[in-house]
Amino acid sequence: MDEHFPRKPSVTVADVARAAKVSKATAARVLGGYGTVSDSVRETVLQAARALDYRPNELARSMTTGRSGTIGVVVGDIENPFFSAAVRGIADIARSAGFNVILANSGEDIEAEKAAVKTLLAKRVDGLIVTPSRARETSHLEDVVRSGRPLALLDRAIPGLAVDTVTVDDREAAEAATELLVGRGHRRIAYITACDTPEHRFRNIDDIHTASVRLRIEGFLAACERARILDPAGLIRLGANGRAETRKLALELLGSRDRPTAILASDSLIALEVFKVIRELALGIPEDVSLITFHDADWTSVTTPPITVVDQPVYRLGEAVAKLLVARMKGAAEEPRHVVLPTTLISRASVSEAASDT
Amino acid sequence: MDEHFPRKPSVTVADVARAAKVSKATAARVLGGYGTVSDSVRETVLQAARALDYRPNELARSMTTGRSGTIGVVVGDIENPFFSAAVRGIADIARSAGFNVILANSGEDIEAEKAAVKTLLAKRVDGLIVTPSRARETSHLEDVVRSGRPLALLDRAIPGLAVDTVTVDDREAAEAATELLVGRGHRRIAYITACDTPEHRFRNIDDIHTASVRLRIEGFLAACERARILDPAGLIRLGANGRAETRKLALELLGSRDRPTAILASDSLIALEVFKVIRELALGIPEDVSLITFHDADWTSVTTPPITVVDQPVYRLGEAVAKLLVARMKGAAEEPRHVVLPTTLISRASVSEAASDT
DNA sequence: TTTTCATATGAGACCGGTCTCTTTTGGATT
DNA sequence: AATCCAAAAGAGACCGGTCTCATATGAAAA
Repeated sequence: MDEHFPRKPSVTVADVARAAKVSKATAARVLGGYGTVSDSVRETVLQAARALDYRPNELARSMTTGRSGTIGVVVGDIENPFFSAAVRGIADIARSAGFNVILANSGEDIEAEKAAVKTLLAKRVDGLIVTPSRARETSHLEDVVRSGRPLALLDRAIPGLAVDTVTVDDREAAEAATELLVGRGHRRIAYITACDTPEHRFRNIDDIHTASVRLRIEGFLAACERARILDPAGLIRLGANGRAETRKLALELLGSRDRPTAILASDSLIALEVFKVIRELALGIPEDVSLITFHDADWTSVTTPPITVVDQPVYRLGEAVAKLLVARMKGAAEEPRHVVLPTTLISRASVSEAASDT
Repeated sequence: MDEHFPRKPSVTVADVARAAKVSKATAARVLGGYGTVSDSVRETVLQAARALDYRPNELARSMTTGRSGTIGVVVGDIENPFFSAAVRGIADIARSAGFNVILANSGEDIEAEKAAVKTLLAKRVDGLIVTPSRARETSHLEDVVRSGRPLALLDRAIPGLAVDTVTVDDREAAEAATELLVGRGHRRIAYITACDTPEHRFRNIDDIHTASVRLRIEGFLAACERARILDPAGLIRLGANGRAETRKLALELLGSRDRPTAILASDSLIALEVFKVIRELALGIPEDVSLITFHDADWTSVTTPPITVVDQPVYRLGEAVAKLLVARMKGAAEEPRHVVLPTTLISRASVSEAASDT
């Protein structure tokens, strides 16, 4: 039934050696580009290799050398332009440093993340970049550290874990964005974010286990409290994972009697859905609802009105984390670093004075 | 200086065997999940493995079994939402079939593509999915076929190459889009596409070596000619690789005295740039310029006006190609298939009657 | 009790490279 | 011509699994 017909046996160094009438060791030296060989022999071997169409088996090489020349990357969702830009940054740096990238999607699911890390480790990647979906369940990441393989975290720090990390200044960014809204007189500000608490209701900041999400909420709350806004937490909405969920949340939020006058979206996918719902309800931006989103996705400047955003240097985030990892793989032994890249608030036209009828 | 301190030696089957006081072969049988072992011994071995924190070395396993459990994917640009959606489709299917994905970016550069294919082959991926950037330079792909490794092409067919392929009906799609414009009275229609001819000028259809690009241009020209439009090829613009280049082309095109009354963009990234330029020049869509783009990127429905698009089933494209590949890897021996997925023209509001002053 | 045969275990080759250690080679030195 | 030594080549172990083949075990059959 399921018979796998045998692969045509590939040409090995031994074959080449035989053809070139030299020892396996010598052929290996030429083909592997190490040790010392005379020019004449080198030429003979290369010729034989070409004639036989020899292709090195990177697997075998990896097994003896211990390094595989690959770095594993585990992200939440490649379809999210945030991650695809970051991955591009990682891939570019990786390539120029001579590494390949194995990509795995966790779908923000902790079990999938654990499985991915496990197989990546089994594949003996030389280093690992992870966007941890939970800051609490970190046993698999601690395993990585214990195994001695370099690990770097992207976009989300984990307090107890001493590894290289690159994030943005989430707290400050959220604070600044919120302050902008507060400054324009808004007092009913909603914050919509993807997250994973069992019940999608925001109860307590300690229920939030994703570092970036938590920091942003803290920033949001801090700014609100400074403005003496009552119960700002009441307008925090978790669970905007995927279009449908986001849509539902937005409809609910905007359909209510005392709907918020401003919305802060935690990524461009969420913002897009919110934007659509606002339109659908025949509300105006910014007259009826002001909107700010994290991540300056390419389309945010072409909508009417263009959207005010918290610009995260996404590509550079990927570059930075890859650079840290590469340095670590080369044997850098200093203390793990936590790089925090700054965000910029780009003011466009989606924010206006809050209607004064409150 | 650059001393790589030795990896802490990992726990092997032999170590586990010793600890469990059984032979290496028996331990391997338990750990590898093959052959036949008694329950009592199995338990002993598993316990020992747990105690030692044994982790299988997938590399070693791959070397003897010949399969690595990975599929290699070479795409033009992960940052392009077209590809990231397709990759997501691939990754999902791959995962559910038990495969990992190694991702490589070619940047639409044929040399990078060749290099990527080569290293992927060296890493002994079990199968390969490629978005070939040139339909003419295919030596590296023929190599793959010759090596006996399953190969599947995504989005772009290669005439002479008998391998599984998944594309959309590019020709018909371009024709339909063009006809829509023609039907509204447009006679100066520009087609902007990313491509790679040495001089970015369109001379002859035979200079176009990327299958999808070529088919679309053929469709475009066919529709134009049927409408007896003079020199439609004169408004074809190649070389829209990257924002800057696209912007330049768009500015040039729209700044000219007899600017086109309609533009057809070959992907959403190009369309976005064109959209921005149109705005910048204070022109109106669709009063001054009508716009249609390939790929229903998520933002195309939220601009003002929303954009008429050729909707390609991108995620399903990825799914389909991955499915074909998986089937092939399982040993399917039938003739290679070329699956053509249908596109849909989604009419929104970016197309209107051509100004009659022509 | 002896034979039989499936099941369980062990010994060791093998995959395709790298790498250490030994032996050979040949030009420079005396 | 004899000596020396670095460069070049060879022999074979090794990485960590899988897998074949031989052997041991034990319950059922004769």
